[in-house]
Amino acid sequence: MSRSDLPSQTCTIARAAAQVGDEWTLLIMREMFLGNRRFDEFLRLTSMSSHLLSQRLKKLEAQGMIRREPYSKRPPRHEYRLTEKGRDLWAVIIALKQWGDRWLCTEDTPVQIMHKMCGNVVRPHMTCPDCGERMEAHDADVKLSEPFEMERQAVRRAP
Amino acid sequence: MSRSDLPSQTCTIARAAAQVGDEWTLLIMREMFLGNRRFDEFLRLTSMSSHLLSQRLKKLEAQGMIRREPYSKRPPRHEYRLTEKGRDLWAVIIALKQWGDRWLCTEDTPVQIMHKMCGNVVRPHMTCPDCGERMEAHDADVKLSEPFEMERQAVRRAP
DNA sequence: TTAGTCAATTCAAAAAATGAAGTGACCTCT
DNA sequence: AGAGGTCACTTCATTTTTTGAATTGACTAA
Repeated sequence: MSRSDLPSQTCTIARAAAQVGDEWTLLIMREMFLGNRRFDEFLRLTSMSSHLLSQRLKKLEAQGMIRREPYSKRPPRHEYRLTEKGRDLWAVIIALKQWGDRWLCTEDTPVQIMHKMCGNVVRPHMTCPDCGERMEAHDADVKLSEPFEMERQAVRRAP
Repeated sequence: MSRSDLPSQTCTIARAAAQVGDEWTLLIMREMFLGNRRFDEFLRLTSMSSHLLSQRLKKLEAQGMIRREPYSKRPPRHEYRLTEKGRDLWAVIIALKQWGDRWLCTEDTPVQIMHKMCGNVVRPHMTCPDCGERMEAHDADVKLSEPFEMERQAVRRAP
């Protein structure tokens, strides 16, 4: 299977990985959450090639993660803004940041998150919405839906 | 900048993206969290090429995300297990799954998460550890550390 | 003895990323 | 009016990575 087949998988992690699971897309989303909106800002702050940036922005727009908004008619200029779908990726970026801060950071964490509501600098984490307790890998059991289970067993069983 | 320079960036999101920000690594981690441990299981369940799988497992091992453990002496066989660093990536995978379930899923979610402690099927989310409220993009302000801010302003300012 | 399992490695072709240079519509400055 | 600059790209040649098929080698089971 090649990367181009990922979007048609049943698994939503595979589909999500196909949309945002690459280094440069994650860096663009980081800059979006830091409030940047313009081509040249992304270019400067991520140091990626303009070719690649152009491609990734097109892809993100086609996926409905961002939209182009004109901010000047003459000269024609526009900027990129997050859609709701794009904004909703925040949890992923923050989870990645917490993990990076814990396992890959030697000094002070370069970006701090402040919770507007309570005013504190915080490290958000995953919790169970029912009982409110923190959740990590060992707190969870997983159950596959029946069609998904069948599909997984069938892979490569064919002659 | 090329991908190989990402690990030396100050930003922990860039570093994290360099370690786990690619499609195939995310799929391998998915299978690990589903309890799979062996080369041929990964091969079958992710449908990736054995060449790529081999490379990615080496990379993950070098990064300390997984370790090889022998489970049979004759014939010599081993399996891959998550280290603490690898297990800690759970929040990232789950955040990605929730996002995929919300934005890319047409039918029932293929994988359900059950919280062992309370016994309920849940959709974990990000919360503020101080006040316990759910956190999303609009609930947060970010602050860059001074060295990081300086570094960002300096990029491409040189002659 | 033959077939099969497991965990890979090798190789050639195809696809993607990189980096430098170029484009075109517009602007400001003198 | 002309020179130089900005913004948002595109083009192109080179390098790197991915893909898919075939092969390897140590072993086991029938």
